[in-house]
Amino acid sequence: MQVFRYDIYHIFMKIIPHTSNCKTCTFKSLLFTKMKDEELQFVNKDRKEMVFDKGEMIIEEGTPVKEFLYLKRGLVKLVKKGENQKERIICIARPLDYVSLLSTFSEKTYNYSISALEESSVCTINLESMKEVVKQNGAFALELLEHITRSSNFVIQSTYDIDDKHLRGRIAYILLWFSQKIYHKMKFELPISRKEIGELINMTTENVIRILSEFRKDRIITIDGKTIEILNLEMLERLSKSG
Amino acid sequence: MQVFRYDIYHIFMKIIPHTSNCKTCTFKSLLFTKMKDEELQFVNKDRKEMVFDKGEMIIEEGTPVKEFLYLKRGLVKLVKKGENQKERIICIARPLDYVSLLSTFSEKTYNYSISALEESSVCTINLESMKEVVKQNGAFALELLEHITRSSNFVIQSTYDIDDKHLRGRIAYILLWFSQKIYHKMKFELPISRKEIGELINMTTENVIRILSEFRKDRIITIDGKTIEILNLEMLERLSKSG
DNA sequence: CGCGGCTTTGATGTTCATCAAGTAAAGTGG
DNA sequence: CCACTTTACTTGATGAACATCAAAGCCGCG
Repeated sequence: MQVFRYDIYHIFMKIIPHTSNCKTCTFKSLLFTKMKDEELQFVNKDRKEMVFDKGEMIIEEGTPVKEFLYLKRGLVKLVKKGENQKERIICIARPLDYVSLLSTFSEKTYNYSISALEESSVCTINLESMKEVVKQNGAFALELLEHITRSSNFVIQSTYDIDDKHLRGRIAYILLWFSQKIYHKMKFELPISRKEIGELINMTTENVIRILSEFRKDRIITIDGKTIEILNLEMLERLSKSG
Repeated sequence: MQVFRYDIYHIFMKIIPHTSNCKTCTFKSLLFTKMKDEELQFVNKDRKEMVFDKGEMIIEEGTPVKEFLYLKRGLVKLVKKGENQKERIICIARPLDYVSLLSTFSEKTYNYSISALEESSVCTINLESMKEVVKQNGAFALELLEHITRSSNFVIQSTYDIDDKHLRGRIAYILLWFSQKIYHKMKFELPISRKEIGELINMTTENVIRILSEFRKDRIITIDGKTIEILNLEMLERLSKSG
């Protein structure tokens, strides 16, 4: 497949030409079940598909919201700057998690950044086109409403859950989350650094490392760089619950 | 105006009979600008308006979502039980803040409780009727989308903001919030107890009291029971920002 | 090869929760 | 309406959890 280079937001992104369209996209059946064929063609007109390398920034906080964006393939993080400029990771999302919509319909500018944690494919649709379809197709609008509120609830819920736990519980929680929700394996490679884990579950880098080491010493997990294997699942679950 | 008594969710609520309707409601112009007259009449058919006294529970966490609900008059708190049964106040809402929608479109049961902090009027509309209107009227759906994402963003944003601050900063933040966003006065009566303030900004009751006392000693505020007056606004703003 | 960022461990200090104990206020039942 | 109970409020003392600081090894990258 041909790959073009394009300069947007001061970084280079690869834009895939329109060899495909929304109608034949595997995502149609998942995200856009309620969208009619002519509407799919309509939004497909100005659709762009882009591939981002691991580490590349997809959206930068503060830039204007001009497009409706969704993740087609890969893994991304949503990052927000606090008042003190300290970064906080709001969530880590796979395709279908749909969290990129939080700003889309109510804000003029993105209130978070999005970065690729793996090579990721992103589709963008002109926001005004999308709004047109929402206006025309209420069934689709209702579906969108459900998706968005579900994402918001997840973010809110997990933020409160994590804040209630002690450091050990937070590490246990996030290891279980990666294992069960992202990789579906007992052995997996962490897609983020220790520092980023801290930004995700609100603790210092040093304490992330310290407690991972503790877990290793207690034979709850093994650590090899970014590769983690869970040895004692029950213990980890108990730690995650007990706070 | 006549008042009937009705038993729903095991508590007594006062239901106001249909002397009014959505078409003449002052809220139409604010919330439902995109709704057509016949749609307003449609949702008005099974609409219920209820008045809750201060302290009464409007919605209990875990009960099924059967209605679309909005606050017409008053002040409410949204409360969520943590995994350890400790309560957390998600937010405090006036009419138009619209937060009761977070569960509405994606969850089978409410994942938070709603209680009245003042005497409050609440309108409920059959949820299925509401979904019908969303399906028929995309412009209205888009408006709803905007409202809901705005509320979610507010909850997420303020949660992160508060967590980043030290205790002094949290108290400063919440006093400013009540003063500027709720009462628009320098002197106001707190609608919640010290314990609830703690549940709202994530600190213990003792420390809420301690820091309020500190602020009093430093002549930043005066305290008379639940009545607070802000004496040194700049100092409070500096404390809120500095963490 | 050296620089910066990531990782790791230890020592130190501070913030905050917890415990305790007492007063005031508000609701409850006879 | 008053005794009674409960809930809210308040202050101080103590200790634990966690952030911060410091120092050193590691790795990738220009």
